[in-house]
Amino acid sequence: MTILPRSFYARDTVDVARDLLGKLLVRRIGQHLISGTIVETEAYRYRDDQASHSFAGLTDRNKVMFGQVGIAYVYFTYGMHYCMNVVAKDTNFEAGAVLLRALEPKQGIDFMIRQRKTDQISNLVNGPAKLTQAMQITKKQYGDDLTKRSSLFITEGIKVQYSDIIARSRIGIKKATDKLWNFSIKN
DNA sequence: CTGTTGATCTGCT
DNA sequence: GCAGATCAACAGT
Repeated sequence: MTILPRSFYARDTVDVARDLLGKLLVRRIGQHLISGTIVETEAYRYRDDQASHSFAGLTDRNKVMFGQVGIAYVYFTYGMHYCMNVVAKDTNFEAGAVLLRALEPKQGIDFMIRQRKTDQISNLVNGPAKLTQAMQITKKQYGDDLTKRSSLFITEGIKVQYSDIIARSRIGIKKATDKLWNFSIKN
């Protein structure tokens, strides 16, 4: 499977979020290969987006959002959860990232079950903190290059028709709820 | 330094 | 439907 090139992420954050649907998130841990199809994403931009971590400017936590595209931005929240983003923006923006919210399990399902301590497939990776737990993604993956075939990367996947994509308001935020930047694949 | 809030999930009611 | 887990950023003292 072909890895998505850097240029894929060097476009408008909102377009990248929509185009990531159907792509395959791949994690390699030793002998294990774990992967899942991306079925829900959210775009977080910059000064035009009050809900974005980068809205208030550069900090130690969000600094990779201001750097090279195609890089993993992992952050810790609510005292116990990690969430994973991919840095993506066009040249008009200094910062931006796409939050990976949900997958459809593909390979390494037994590994996910062990990580998540549940055997319900439907409950394995259907949330942003669930997929990081299932794939053992933590701050160690902060700054990882997703365009290299290493321990964490994203490849081509299935083709998704525009008519199968739903755009909603983003989940769990109180600001900028007018922006329909949550994207998911219709069932 | 202190208090509050948050791009969440789970388990209990 | 709600409490609890409990860290990082930020605003306020």
